[in-house]
Amino acid sequence: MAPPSVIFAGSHPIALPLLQRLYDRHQTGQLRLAGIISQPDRLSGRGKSMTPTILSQWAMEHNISLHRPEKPDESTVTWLKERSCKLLLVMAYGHMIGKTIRELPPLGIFNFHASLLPRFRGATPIEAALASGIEETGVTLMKIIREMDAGDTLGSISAPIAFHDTQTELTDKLSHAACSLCESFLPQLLSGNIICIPQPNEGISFCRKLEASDRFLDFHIPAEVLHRRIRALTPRPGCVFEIGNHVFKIRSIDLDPSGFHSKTPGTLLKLTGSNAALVAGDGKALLLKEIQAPGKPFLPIADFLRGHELPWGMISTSHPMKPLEHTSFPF
RNA sequence: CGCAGGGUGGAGCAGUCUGGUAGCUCGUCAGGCUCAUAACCUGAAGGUCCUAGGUUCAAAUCCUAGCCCUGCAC
Repeated sequence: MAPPSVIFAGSHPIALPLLQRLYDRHQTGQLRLAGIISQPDRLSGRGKSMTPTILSQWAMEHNISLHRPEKPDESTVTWLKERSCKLLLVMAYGHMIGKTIRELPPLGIFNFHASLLPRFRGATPIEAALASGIEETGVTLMKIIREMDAGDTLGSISAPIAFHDTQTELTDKLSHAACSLCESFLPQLLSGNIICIPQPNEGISFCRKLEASDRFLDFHIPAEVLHRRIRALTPRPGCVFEIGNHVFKIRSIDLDPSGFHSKTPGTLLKLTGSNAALVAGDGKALLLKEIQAPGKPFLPIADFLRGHELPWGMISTSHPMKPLEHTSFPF
Protein backbone atom coordinates (compact mmCIF):
# COMPACT_ATOMS: atom_id res chain seq x y z
CA MET A 1 0.00 0.00 0.00
CA ALA A 2 1.27 3.43 -0.88
CA PRO A 3 2.31 5.58 2.08
CA PRO A 4 -0.31 8.11 3.19
CA SER A 5 -0.09 11.57 1.72
CA VAL A 6 0.73 14.15 4.38
CA ILE A 7 0.56 17.92 4.06
CA PHE A 8 2.33 20.21 6.49
CA ALA A 9 1.31 23.77 7.27
CA GLY A 10 3.68 26.13 9.06
CA SER A 11 5.31 29.52 8.80
CA HIS A 12 7.55 30.16 11.78
CA PRO A 13 11.08 28.74 12.05
CA ILE A 14 10.06 26.76 15.15
CA ALA A 15 8.34 24.30 12.82
CA LEU A 16 11.37 23.64 10.66
CA PRO A 17 12.86 20.72 12.62
CA LEU A 18 9.46 19.06 12.68
CA LEU A 19 9.18 19.46 8.95
CA GLN A 20 12.64 18.00 8.55
CA ARG A 21 11.57 15.03 10.68
CA LEU A 22 8.57 14.46 8.47
CA TYR A 23 10.80 14.66 5.45
CA ASP A 24 13.02 11.95 6.94
CA ARG A 25 9.94 9.72 7.22
CA HIS A 26 9.08 10.67 3.68
CA GLN A 27 12.44 9.44 2.50
CA THR A 28 12.12 6.17 4.37
CA GLY A 29 8.73 5.64 2.80
CA GLN A 30 6.57 5.79 5.92
CA LEU A 31 4.62 8.67 4.54
CA ARG A 32 4.53 10.88 1.48
CA LEU A 33 5.16 14.55 2.15
CA ALA A 34 2.88 15.79 -0.58
CA GLY A 35 3.15 19.51 0.02
CA ILE A 36 3.65 22.44 2.33
CA ILE A 37 1.35 25.31 3.14
CA SER A 38 2.93 28.48 4.40
CA GLN A 39 2.17 32.17 4.62
CA PRO A 40 2.70 34.26 1.49
CA ASP A 41 5.98 36.08 0.92
CA ARG A 42 6.16 39.33 2.81
CA LEU A 43 8.04 42.56 2.36
CA SER A 44 10.71 42.13 4.94
CA GLY A 45 14.30 42.75 5.80
CA ARG A 46 16.41 45.67 4.76
CA GLY A 47 15.25 46.98 1.44
CA LYS A 48 11.80 45.51 2.10
CA SER A 49 12.15 42.81 -0.49
CA MET A 50 9.59 40.04 -0.84
CA THR A 51 10.91 37.27 1.34
CA PRO A 52 9.49 33.76 1.59
CA THR A 53 9.03 32.19 5.02
CA ILE A 54 11.78 29.87 6.14
CA LEU A 55 9.48 26.93 5.48
CA SER A 56 8.69 28.16 1.99
CA GLN A 57 12.40 28.36 1.30
CA TRP A 58 12.86 24.87 2.64
CA ALA A 59 10.08 23.58 0.39
CA MET A 60 11.66 25.14 -2.66
CA GLU A 61 15.07 23.76 -1.80
CA HIS A 62 13.65 20.28 -1.35
CA ASN A 63 11.42 20.50 -4.35
CA ILE A 64 8.24 19.99 -2.35
CA SER A 65 4.98 21.39 -3.66
CA LEU A 66 4.24 24.74 -2.01
CA HIS A 67 0.97 26.58 -1.41
CA ARG A 68 0.97 30.15 -0.08
CA PRO A 69 -2.54 31.56 0.19
CA GLU A 70 -3.28 34.85 1.94
CA LYS A 71 -5.70 32.75 4.01
CA PRO A 72 -6.73 29.14 3.57
CA ASP A 73 -9.59 29.27 1.06
CA GLU A 74 -11.22 27.42 -1.86
CA SER A 75 -7.93 27.28 -3.70
CA THR A 76 -6.50 25.52 -0.68
CA VAL A 77 -9.26 22.94 -0.78
CA THR A 78 -8.54 22.28 -4.44
CA TRP A 79 -4.81 22.13 -3.80
CA LEU A 80 -5.29 19.61 -0.98
CA LYS A 81 -7.60 17.46 -3.07
CA GLU A 82 -5.17 17.44 -5.97
CA ARG A 83 -2.58 15.99 -3.63
CA SER A 84 -5.10 13.59 -2.11
CA CYS A 85 -4.17 14.81 1.35
CA LYS A 86 -4.82 12.11 3.96
CA LEU A 87 -3.38 13.90 6.98
CA LEU A 88 -2.81 17.59 7.65
CA LEU A 89 -0.27 18.55 10.29
CA VAL A 90 0.10 22.13 11.47
CA MET A 91 2.61 24.00 13.57
CA ALA A 92 2.98 27.77 13.89
CA TYR A 93 1.12 28.41 10.66
CA GLY A 94 -0.53 31.62 11.75
CA HIS A 95 -4.08 31.24 10.49
CA MET A 96 -7.28 29.63 11.69
CA ILE A 97 -8.34 26.81 9.42
CA GLY A 98 -11.95 26.63 8.27
CA LYS A 99 -14.39 23.78 8.57
CA THR A 100 -14.22 22.69 4.93
CA ILE A 101 -10.52 22.11 5.16
CA ARG A 102 -10.69 20.59 8.63
CA GLU A 103 -13.11 17.95 7.37
CA LEU A 104 -11.16 17.16 4.24
CA PRO A 105 -8.29 14.85 5.32
CA PRO A 106 -9.58 11.37 6.16
CA LEU A 107 -6.93 10.89 8.84
CA GLY A 108 -7.67 14.28 10.35
CA ILE A 109 -5.95 17.57 11.04
CA PHE A 110 -3.65 18.09 14.00
CA ASN A 111 -1.71 20.94 15.51
CA PHE A 112 1.52 21.03 17.48
CA HIS A 113 1.00 23.83 19.97
CA ALA A 114 3.91 25.23 21.98
CA SER A 115 2.43 24.97 25.44
CA LEU A 116 1.05 22.41 27.85
CA LEU A 117 -2.61 22.92 27.07
CA PRO A 118 -5.05 24.12 28.20
CA ARG A 119 -2.80 26.92 29.43
CA PHE A 120 -1.47 29.43 26.89
CA ARG A 121 -3.85 28.91 24.02
CA GLY A 122 -3.27 31.41 21.24
CA ALA A 123 -0.59 33.24 19.37
CA THR A 124 2.32 33.66 21.78
CA PRO A 125 2.58 30.68 24.14
CA ILE A 126 6.36 30.84 24.36
CA GLU A 127 6.48 34.51 25.29
CA ALA A 128 3.63 34.14 27.76
CA ALA A 129 5.20 31.11 29.40
CA LEU A 130 8.52 32.89 29.85
CA ALA A 131 6.85 35.97 31.29
CA SER A 132 4.69 33.93 33.66
CA GLY A 133 7.63 32.57 35.61
CA ILE A 134 6.65 28.91 35.37
CA GLU A 135 9.55 26.50 35.21
CA GLU A 136 8.15 24.10 32.70
CA THR A 137 6.24 24.34 29.47
CA GLY A 138 5.97 22.04 26.49
CA VAL A 139 4.36 21.08 23.24
CA THR A 140 0.92 19.55 22.90
CA LEU A 141 -0.41 17.56 19.98
CA MET A 142 -4.12 18.15 19.47
CA LYS A 143 -6.95 17.94 17.05
CA ILE A 144 -7.79 21.18 15.32
CA ILE A 145 -11.37 22.27 15.92
CA ARG A 146 -13.32 25.44 15.40
CA GLU A 147 -12.28 26.89 18.73
CA MET A 148 -8.68 28.05 18.91
CA ASP A 149 -6.30 25.49 20.41
CA ALA A 150 -9.17 23.79 22.22
CA GLY A 151 -9.23 20.40 20.51
CA ASP A 152 -8.81 17.01 22.14
CA THR A 153 -5.21 16.16 22.88
CA LEU A 154 -3.23 13.08 21.90
CA GLY A 155 -0.31 13.83 24.14
CA SER A 156 2.26 16.35 25.15
CA ILE A 157 5.90 16.57 25.99
CA SER A 158 7.36 19.00 28.47
CA ALA A 159 10.50 21.11 28.42
CA PRO A 160 12.13 22.98 31.29
CA ILE A 161 12.45 26.76 31.28
CA ALA A 162 15.89 27.75 32.50
CA PHE A 163 16.41 30.95 34.44
CA HIS A 164 18.20 32.71 31.61
CA ASP A 165 16.14 31.40 28.72
CA THR A 166 14.88 33.85 26.16
CA GLN A 167 12.62 33.16 23.21
CA THR A 168 15.63 31.87 21.35
CA GLU A 169 16.56 29.12 23.79
CA LEU A 170 13.02 28.11 24.64
CA THR A 171 11.92 28.07 21.04
CA ASP A 172 14.79 25.76 20.28
CA LYS A 173 13.82 23.37 23.07
CA LEU A 174 10.18 23.31 22.06
CA SER A 175 11.09 22.95 18.45
CA HIS A 176 12.87 19.72 19.25
CA ALA A 177 10.21 18.64 21.72
CA ALA A 178 7.78 18.80 18.83
CA CYS A 179 9.97 16.37 16.92
CA SER A 180 9.93 13.89 19.78
CA LEU A 181 6.20 14.28 20.11
CA CYS A 182 5.77 13.65 16.42
CA GLU A 183 8.00 10.61 16.70
CA SER A 184 5.80 9.15 19.45
CA PHE A 185 2.47 9.73 17.78
CA LEU A 186 3.18 9.43 14.08
CA PRO A 187 2.16 5.75 13.99
CA GLN A 188 -1.20 6.62 15.53
CA LEU A 189 -1.67 9.53 13.18
CA LEU A 190 -0.83 7.52 10.09
CA SER A 191 -2.99 4.56 11.08
CA GLY A 192 -5.98 6.65 12.07
CA ASN A 193 -6.29 4.85 15.39
CA ILE A 194 -6.29 7.99 17.44
CA ILE A 195 -6.66 7.96 21.19
CA CYS A 196 -7.33 11.44 22.44
CA ILE A 197 -8.84 13.10 25.47
CA PRO A 198 -10.66 16.40 25.96
CA GLN A 199 -8.76 19.25 27.50
CA PRO A 200 -9.51 20.02 31.15
CA ASN A 201 -11.94 22.83 31.85
CA GLU A 202 -9.67 24.12 34.56
CA GLY A 203 -6.52 26.09 33.93
CA ILE A 204 -7.44 27.52 30.58
CA SER A 205 -5.68 30.71 29.53
CA PHE A 206 -5.02 32.64 26.36
CA CYS A 207 -2.15 34.67 25.00
CA ARG A 208 -2.55 37.57 22.63
CA LYS A 209 -0.45 38.71 19.71
CA LEU A 210 2.38 41.12 20.45
CA GLU A 211 2.32 44.72 19.39
CA ALA A 212 4.95 47.39 18.90
CA SER A 213 4.22 49.06 22.24
CA ASP A 214 5.14 45.87 24.09
CA ARG A 215 8.77 46.88 23.79
CA PHE A 216 8.35 49.45 26.56
CA LEU A 217 8.75 48.59 30.22
CA ASP A 218 7.22 49.65 33.50
CA PHE A 219 9.97 49.97 36.05
CA HIS A 220 7.56 50.11 38.97
CA ILE A 221 7.17 46.35 38.99
CA PRO A 222 9.63 44.01 40.75
CA ALA A 223 12.97 43.24 39.14
CA GLU A 224 12.25 39.55 38.88
CA VAL A 225 9.05 40.14 36.93
CA LEU A 226 10.80 42.60 34.62
CA HIS A 227 13.58 40.12 34.11
CA ARG A 228 11.09 37.51 32.94
CA ARG A 229 9.21 39.99 30.79
CA ILE A 230 12.36 41.10 29.04
CA ARG A 231 13.48 37.52 28.41
CA ALA A 232 10.01 36.78 27.06
CA LEU A 233 10.23 39.62 24.56
CA THR A 234 13.84 39.05 23.52
CA PRO A 235 14.89 39.18 20.74
CA ARG A 236 11.49 40.01 19.26
CA PRO A 237 10.13 42.57 19.55
CA GLY A 238 12.96 43.39 21.97
CA CYS A 239 12.64 45.64 24.98
CA VAL A 240 13.98 49.15 25.32
CA PHE A 241 14.51 51.76 27.98
CA GLU A 242 14.33 55.43 27.12
CA ILE A 243 15.86 58.33 28.94
CA GLY A 244 15.14 61.73 27.48
CA ASN A 245 15.65 61.44 23.74
CA HIS A 246 17.86 58.42 24.03
CA VAL A 247 16.52 54.95 23.38
CA PHE A 248 18.53 51.87 24.19
CA LYS A 249 17.51 48.39 23.20
CA ILE A 250 18.15 45.59 25.65
CA ARG A 251 19.53 42.29 24.40
CA SER A 252 20.62 40.67 27.61
CA ILE A 253 20.11 41.35 31.29
CA ASP A 254 20.62 39.74 34.65
CA LEU A 255 19.34 40.25 38.16
CA ASP A 256 21.77 42.32 40.19
CA PRO A 257 22.49 40.33 43.35
CA SER A 258 24.11 43.23 45.16
CA GLY A 259 21.04 44.28 47.13
CA PHE A 260 18.58 47.14 47.31
CA HIS A 261 18.75 50.68 46.04
CA SER A 262 16.56 53.42 47.43
CA LYS A 263 16.22 55.11 44.07
CA THR A 264 13.31 56.00 41.87
CA PRO A 265 12.27 53.04 39.71
CA GLY A 266 13.92 53.35 36.32
CA THR A 267 17.05 55.07 37.60
CA LEU A 268 20.15 54.23 35.61
CA LEU A 269 22.93 53.22 37.98
CA LYS A 270 26.65 53.14 37.35
CA LEU A 271 28.08 50.21 39.26
CA THR A 272 31.63 49.19 40.01
CA GLY A 273 33.64 47.98 37.07
CA SER A 274 32.01 48.51 33.73
CA ASN A 275 28.54 47.71 34.92
CA ALA A 276 25.23 49.46 34.52
CA ALA A 277 21.87 48.69 36.03
CA LEU A 278 18.28 49.89 36.10
CA VAL A 279 16.41 50.11 39.38
CA ALA A 280 13.10 48.24 39.50
CA GLY A 281 10.02 48.80 41.61
CA ASP A 282 11.13 46.63 44.52
CA GLY A 283 14.52 48.35 44.84
CA LYS A 284 16.39 45.49 43.23
CA ALA A 285 18.24 46.23 40.04
CA LEU A 286 18.57 44.74 36.60
CA LEU A 287 22.14 44.46 35.32
CA LEU A 288 22.45 45.52 31.71
CA LYS A 289 24.62 42.95 29.98
CA GLU A 290 24.21 43.82 26.34
CA ILE A 291 22.56 46.92 24.87
CA GLN A 292 22.23 48.69 21.59
CA ALA A 293 22.12 52.34 20.58
CA PRO A 294 20.03 53.30 17.53
CA GLY A 295 21.77 52.37 14.30
CA LYS A 296 24.53 50.53 16.15
CA PRO A 297 25.19 46.86 16.77
CA PHE A 298 24.45 45.17 20.07
CA LEU A 299 27.43 45.52 22.39
CA PRO A 300 28.44 44.01 25.70
CA ILE A 301 28.04 46.77 28.26
CA ALA A 302 31.80 47.07 28.84
CA ASP A 303 32.46 47.61 25.15
CA PHE A 304 29.54 49.97 24.90
CA LEU A 305 30.92 52.18 27.66
CA ARG A 306 34.30 52.59 25.96
CA GLY A 307 32.74 54.68 23.26
CA HIS A 308 29.43 55.94 24.65
CA GLU A 309 28.32 57.93 27.64
CA LEU A 310 25.18 56.90 29.46
CA PRO A 311 22.92 59.36 31.29
CA TRP A 312 23.82 58.12 34.76
CA GLY A 313 21.35 58.82 37.49
CA MET A 314 18.60 59.74 35.04
CA ILE A 315 15.29 57.94 35.14
CA SER A 316 13.93 55.74 32.36
CA THR A 317 10.39 56.44 31.30
CA SER A 318 7.90 53.85 32.51
CA HIS A 319 5.03 52.67 30.35
CA PRO A 320 2.13 50.50 31.43
CA MET A 321 2.64 46.93 30.30
CA LYS A 322 -0.26 44.91 28.96
CA PRO A 323 -0.39 41.36 30.29
CA LEU A 324 0.63 38.60 27.89
CA GLU A 325 -1.71 36.02 29.42
CA HIS A 326 -5.46 36.32 29.88
CA THR A 327 -8.00 34.05 31.51
CA SER A 328 -10.79 34.84 29.11
CA PHE A 329 -11.20 35.30 25.40
CA PRO A 330 -11.49 37.71 23.70
CA PHE A 331 -9.16 39.87 25.70
C1' C B 1 14.66 52.26 -6.22
C1' G B 2 10.23 51.97 1.44
C1' C B 3 12.55 55.11 5.66
C1' A B 4 16.77 56.06 8.72
C1' G B 5 21.92 55.41 11.04
C1' G B 6 26.80 53.49 10.28
C1' G B 7 32.05 51.34 8.21
C1' U B 8 38.62 55.25 11.30
C1' G B 9 45.19 50.36 14.73
C1' G B 10 42.86 44.17 18.27
C1' A B 11 37.54 46.32 20.91
C1' G B 12 34.30 50.69 21.33
C1' C B 13 34.17 55.72 19.60
C1' A B 14 35.69 61.22 18.17
C1' G B 15 37.32 63.80 13.95
C1' U B 16 33.85 64.75 8.23
C1' C B 17 29.61 70.32 8.18
C1' U B 18 34.33 74.50 7.49
C1' G B 19 39.99 69.66 3.14
C1' G B 20 46.06 70.92 5.86
C1' U B 21 50.95 66.08 10.87
C1' A B 22 45.71 59.93 12.85
C1' G B 23 42.96 61.42 18.17
C1' C B 24 40.09 59.43 22.81
C1' U B 25 38.69 55.32 26.33
C1' C B 26 40.49 50.39 26.57
C1' G B 27 43.29 46.06 25.08
C1' U B 28 48.35 44.04 23.76
C1' C B 29 53.83 44.16 24.66
C1' A B 30 58.14 46.03 27.67
C1' G B 31 59.72 48.37 32.10
C1' G B 32 58.55 50.64 37.01
C1' C B 33 55.78 50.92 41.73
C1' U B 34 53.22 47.63 45.22
C1' C B 35 52.42 42.38 50.28
C1' A B 36 49.09 42.31 46.24
C1' U B 37 45.48 43.42 42.21
C1' A B 38 40.94 43.93 36.79
C1' A B 39 44.73 49.54 40.65
C1' C B 40 48.70 53.30 39.52
C1' C B 41 53.28 55.38 36.64
C1' U B 42 56.58 55.32 32.15
C1' G B 43 57.52 53.74 27.32
C1' A B 44 56.52 50.88 22.73
C1' A B 45 54.28 48.27 18.86
C1' G B 46 50.03 48.18 15.94
C1' G B 47 46.29 52.09 10.51
C1' U B 48 44.96 50.19 2.64
C1' C B 49 40.47 55.90 7.72
C1' C B 50 35.18 49.72 3.61
C1' U B 51 36.36 49.47 -2.03
C1' A B 52 37.04 51.86 -6.88
C1' G B 53 37.16 56.16 -9.62
C1' G B 54 36.99 61.73 -9.59
C1' U B 55 38.03 67.09 -7.82
C1' U B 56 42.46 69.42 -5.46
C1' C B 57 49.01 71.78 -4.36
C1' A B 58 46.71 68.66 -0.55
C1' A B 59 41.08 64.06 0.84
C1' A B 60 39.20 60.15 6.72
C1' U B 61 36.88 64.95 5.28
C1' C B 62 34.15 67.16 -1.01
C1' C B 63 31.77 64.42 -5.73
C1' U B 64 30.23 59.60 -8.31
C1' A B 65 29.52 54.35 -8.23
C1' G B 66 29.75 49.83 -5.52
C1' C B 67 30.19 46.35 -1.15
C1' C B 68 29.07 45.33 3.92
C1' C B 69 26.65 46.25 8.78
C1' U B 70 22.36 48.17 12.07
C1' G B 71 17.32 49.87 13.33
C1' C B 72 12.05 50.62 11.76
C1' A B 73 8.20 47.08 9.44
C1' C B 74 6.22 41.78 9.25
